[in-house]
Amino acid sequence: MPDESDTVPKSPEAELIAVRREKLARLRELGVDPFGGRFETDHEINDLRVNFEEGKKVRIAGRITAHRDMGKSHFFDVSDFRGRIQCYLNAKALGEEQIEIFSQLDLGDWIGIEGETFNTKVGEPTVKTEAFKVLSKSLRPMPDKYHGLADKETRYRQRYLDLMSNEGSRDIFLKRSLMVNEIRSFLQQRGFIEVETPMLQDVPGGAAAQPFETFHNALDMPLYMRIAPELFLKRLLVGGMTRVFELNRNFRNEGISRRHNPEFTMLEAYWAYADFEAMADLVEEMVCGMAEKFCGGLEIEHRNGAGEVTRTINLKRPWKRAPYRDLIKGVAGEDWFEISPEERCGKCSGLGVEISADMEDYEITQQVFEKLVEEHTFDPLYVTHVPKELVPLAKQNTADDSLVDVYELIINGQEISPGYSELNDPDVQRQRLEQQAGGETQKVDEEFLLALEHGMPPAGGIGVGIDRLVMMLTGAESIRDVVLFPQLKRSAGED
RNA sequence: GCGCGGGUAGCUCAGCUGGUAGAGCAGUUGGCUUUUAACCAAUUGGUCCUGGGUUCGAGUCCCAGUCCGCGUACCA
Repeated sequence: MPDESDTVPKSPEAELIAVRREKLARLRELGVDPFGGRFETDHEINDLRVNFEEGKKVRIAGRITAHRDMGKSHFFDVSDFRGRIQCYLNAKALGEEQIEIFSQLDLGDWIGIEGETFNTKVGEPTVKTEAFKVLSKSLRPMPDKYHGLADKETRYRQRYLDLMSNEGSRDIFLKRSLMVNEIRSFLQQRGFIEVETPMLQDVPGGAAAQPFETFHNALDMPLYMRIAPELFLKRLLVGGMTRVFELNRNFRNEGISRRHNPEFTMLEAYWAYADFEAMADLVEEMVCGMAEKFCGGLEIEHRNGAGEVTRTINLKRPWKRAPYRDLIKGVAGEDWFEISPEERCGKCSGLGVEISADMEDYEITQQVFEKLVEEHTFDPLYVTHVPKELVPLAKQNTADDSLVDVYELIINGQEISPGYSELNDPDVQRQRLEQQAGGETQKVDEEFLLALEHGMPPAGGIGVGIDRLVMMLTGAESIRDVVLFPQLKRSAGED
């Protein structure tokens, strides 16, 4: 093997890597496997630190994330996803050979420690190392030990670097996992069963977004990634699953933004014999339970990078419920629905709402709603009595058939959850879908309509955007901060 | 898609009206037996995103591209 160090001019990064590779080779010379193997631990790092007792024999493992070398004494931090603990190592106690091995270790290396717990002079819970095992050598340097990793692009592309160096990021993803567990157990306790329905669909339905298209070779047919599971979950209502939910990914081939990732996580739940108001109560109870469990109460503070509170969301119950038309009148004038469509168009510029020429009348009103109500609503608001054009899969209101029996829950300036009294009349459903499909390219899902003809019980249904819910509860400003691997453009150098 | 802002050492960041690149951390060497952003001393380290242009001279100015961010559009 040629000696690269003499022939190839090295980049500074390559030099850092070369130093670590030399240590890797040295470990092997010393008879140590730098990539370890089984190591039995009896304590989780964070548990050990939180429930700390002195004088206990423990076996722990983690990544070395700090090293304070005092000559004969070493202090170093061992960390994992949930926490860190300080370890102490005394050169004399360990012996020369072990110190030689230890000195081949760097920040970022994984290590197993066997030792005894004690408190230092300043009261830091610490494990006194009696023996250690190299578990994995890291060949590349870690991000800055104090500032962590700040570069957004690297944080998203190499999330592991973000997770190993930024506590705030670890906290969000740990909470997200616990929150999803909480949602599942909340629903399961209430008799809902979790199912999985197709993500590859012949007719992408249940929403009006652009789907991703793919192709099945053996069947020789195009398939679509689902944009919503709704039409399959309703087939299960027909089949007799009277309380059912699915919590998984949807895919929409639309723009990417602070609030949109092409694949995102959605909860959909259907409850036979209930209606949209029962579903609103259910969501309210679920979200408040999560806030109390994970956010320390019903007041959620969002902070900026400097730690200043930028927004406080008050989830105190009962959440406000208001009809769509009343909200519009509140921002656009009491006469909004009396004046002509042309006058409504004219009024928009005065309200600072941009509209385009090809918008239908109801779309103009919807635009007013989104810009003047939705984006300014941070505390929970259930918007009810929505125009039927916006929601083709919900039951019409018995008193006014231009409206549907739905809510749209707004929190944090975004739609977090819609809830319907589900439309179960197959003839009306066909009519509503065909009207809708008129201007759109969407196909009507005949298999779904066939299922409805077999009888779907009346039911309440909800969708909850999990990413947005986690954003609201953790104060994350971007969906990319709550999705582990957000979609990014291929970077230069990749194929 | 469009508009605005950004890309400087492995990481976090400075770099003035254009004058030839700087700190802290990490690394390396030495010192230190209770430190914790350990400390002290010394030291290595640069395709200033890429490609053109203007200029005696470009990290800095101009143009194009690229990736990231924010806004906007699309997303019943």
